[in-house]
Amino acid sequence: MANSPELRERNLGLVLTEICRPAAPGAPAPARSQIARRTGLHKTTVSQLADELLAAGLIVELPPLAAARSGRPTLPLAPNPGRLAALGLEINVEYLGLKAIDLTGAVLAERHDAADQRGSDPARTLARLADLARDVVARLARRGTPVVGVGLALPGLTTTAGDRLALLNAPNLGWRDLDLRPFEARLGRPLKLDNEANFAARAELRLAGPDPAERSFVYLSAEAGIGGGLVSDDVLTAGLHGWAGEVGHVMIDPDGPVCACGARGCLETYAGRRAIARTVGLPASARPEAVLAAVAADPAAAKRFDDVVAALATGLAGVLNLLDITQVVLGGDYAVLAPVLAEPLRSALQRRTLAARWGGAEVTVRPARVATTPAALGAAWAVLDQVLANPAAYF
Amino acid sequence: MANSPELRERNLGLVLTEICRPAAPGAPAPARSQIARRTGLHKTTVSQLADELLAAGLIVELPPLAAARSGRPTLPLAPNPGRLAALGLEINVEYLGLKAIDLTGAVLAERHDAADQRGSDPARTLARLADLARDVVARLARRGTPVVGVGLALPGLTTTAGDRLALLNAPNLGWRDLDLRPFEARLGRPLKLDNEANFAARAELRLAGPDPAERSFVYLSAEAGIGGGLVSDDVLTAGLHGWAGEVGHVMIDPDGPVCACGARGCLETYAGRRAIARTVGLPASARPEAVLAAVAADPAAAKRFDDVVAALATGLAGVLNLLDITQVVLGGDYAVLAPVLAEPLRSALQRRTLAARWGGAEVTVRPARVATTPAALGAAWAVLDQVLANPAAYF
DNA sequence: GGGGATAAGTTTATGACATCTACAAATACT
DNA sequence: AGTATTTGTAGATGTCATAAACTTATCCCC
Repeated sequence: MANSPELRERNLGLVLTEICRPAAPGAPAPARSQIARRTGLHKTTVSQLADELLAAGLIVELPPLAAARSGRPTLPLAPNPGRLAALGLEINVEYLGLKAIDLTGAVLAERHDAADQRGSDPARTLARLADLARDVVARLARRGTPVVGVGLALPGLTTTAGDRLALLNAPNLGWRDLDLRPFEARLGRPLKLDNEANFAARAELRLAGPDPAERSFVYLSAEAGIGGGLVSDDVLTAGLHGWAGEVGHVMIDPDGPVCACGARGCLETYAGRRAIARTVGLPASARPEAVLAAVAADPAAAKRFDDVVAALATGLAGVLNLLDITQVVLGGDYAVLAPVLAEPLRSALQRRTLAARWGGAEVTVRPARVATTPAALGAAWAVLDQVLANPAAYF
Repeated sequence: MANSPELRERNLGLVLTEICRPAAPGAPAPARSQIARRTGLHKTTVSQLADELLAAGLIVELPPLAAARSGRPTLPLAPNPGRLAALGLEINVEYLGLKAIDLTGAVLAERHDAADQRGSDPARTLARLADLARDVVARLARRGTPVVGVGLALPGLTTTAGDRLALLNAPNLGWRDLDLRPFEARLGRPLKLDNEANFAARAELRLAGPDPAERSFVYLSAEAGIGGGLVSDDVLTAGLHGWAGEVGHVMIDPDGPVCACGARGCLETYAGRRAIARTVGLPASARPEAVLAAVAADPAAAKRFDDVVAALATGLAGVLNLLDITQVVLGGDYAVLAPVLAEPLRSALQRRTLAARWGGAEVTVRPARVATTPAALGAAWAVLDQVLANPAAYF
């Protein structure tokens, strides 16, 4: 942002972002004048930029809205549906997921391919995923919707340092050291890579309201392990290698059981899927729905489930205090368990959080708004965020 | 950064920041051409901006440097010493501190007023501090150096939400709900307010090298309690209320002793000043220097000190993993204990950190570079950062 | 039903800004 | 001494957001 073209790029992005922002329920699509007020840009500038976006087909002008007040009625602007799309892919322990969205956020295509990927052959799985992706890309192309980029969510540690694009380690898949440049080449489109929880957190952030407390949260994604994404004031914390948010290996008890990571008493050994099932008195392979049913029906199971809540509260209290955040979003298995998990966890955290004790803040614990393949959705949004940041690159 | 004047403001700040950046040892002050290369701005742009800064007296042109290579010799640019200053104030449990610095980073004035502030009368202490400050401001004014702003570091939770400027709670001082607007008015200059550890972390960040791993760290400040500042990729994490970094209340053991905060097993109850002294076998009021001597001399004390290291390692491993950071900076009492603390803590963290295990990263634990009143220094830098961000406001 | 009042959006002109091109200055190398 | 090389400056240029004036389209009220 040092010279005029970059200033233009930035402002063009600002205007498009404003047009693509999810409207508050009941609110009409924004018009030029409103965008000018919200961005601080002059209305002339907004008009110019909007003209450019209209000419490029990225946005459309809607029919004038019956004016509520006096004055000339507004011409609402909205993203052009189907003008371009982004593809989000997700490899999870139990399924392959795909979501394609356009700038309106509408889901243009969706795939959910249930299959246990534990110990699977990476080459086979990636080939299967590439087939799914190519099929969707071809369908969208026939409808005139180009796919401008692909995001891939993986349940493990990834790296994009230097010119690398690789999965380093996904213990729950049994995958290691997997170069993803060939996969990117096969798709023929730029590939964005990140952890499953980080992408899912992005998808949630997209739906968060304007309140700062709502735009800061810890996203928890429990499947085989516990993943996490940290969002602080609209920004996803990445860390040095992009591995921030690994809540699963916060220490709960120094004398606890040994974790797969080598340490003792990790949160994962108390509140991971298998641990929860065992604690409640079900076989370790029990699904979260079964756990929910047991806890809801059986008082003894409910009592044992308290230990899980306590462990989560212990781990999360530290996280919330450390980052001065007051919201926890439950994803993955935790979303399923939310009916029996959210409220007890909230009240425990309310007691243990410094911001609540000293600042009167309210702790919120809620299930994720995105229910299916959230990481795929977030991966697609990560691609579209690039479009929003520099629309002219996609004219 | 939406229009031309703001672009100018930004670029002017970029150039001044580059000129005020602490040079690598042995490196000469940067010339216009080098600034152009580093900022990406055109050399004519840099010349124009430098002229403005020269005219305003914020920078000076040094005598030409004997050229090492062929070509015209460079005219190094440097911040103008004494052109303006910022004042940093620190109220700590055991002393009042003051540091005044100019854009070169030179300390123009320094005060250290040892006095136990526990249970002191806030009004008296603030009056004393204001006297110190006014004396220094007057002295600097006589030398022609205006003080453009004041930063105040407090050992507790502060708030600047809305138009407030207040200390909410400083348990170790016994202070609560203290409005600082009157203090600001008495100084007659804008007051920046923050936690002691956050400001101290800023001072350390200022001295960090260019390596990203060096510019991300957890700053620990142990006095009566344990404060902390989180710096992730050059950015100090604030959190919703600005209270992020409270490492002292990370849970170490769910069955541990009850902490003053109400929870059980907080890090503070294992690695706070009193806890350390007691663990080592000294009276709870023992100073860290005495602890260091005991641990260095007495093998039994050293053995017991291992428990402190273990507690810190447990708490910090979670922090480092959560934020994907590999550096810990020891401040306050911990800086004193560094000779017996840094290495054992480092090796424990090296074993427990995911980035080290999976990514081959090296964990660093080192004492703070700033020894005396680090928070006062950081508070002063926080003020000067505003000058660097918008120099024209101080012409 | 006609004349403000009001707000949205456009047209034309303006001024600020970074950059580009060309050039002058000052040194090292041969 | 001459040439290459790098720094820094001067004047011209094109881009960009903005300002002022104007048009368009509604509501409100008499």
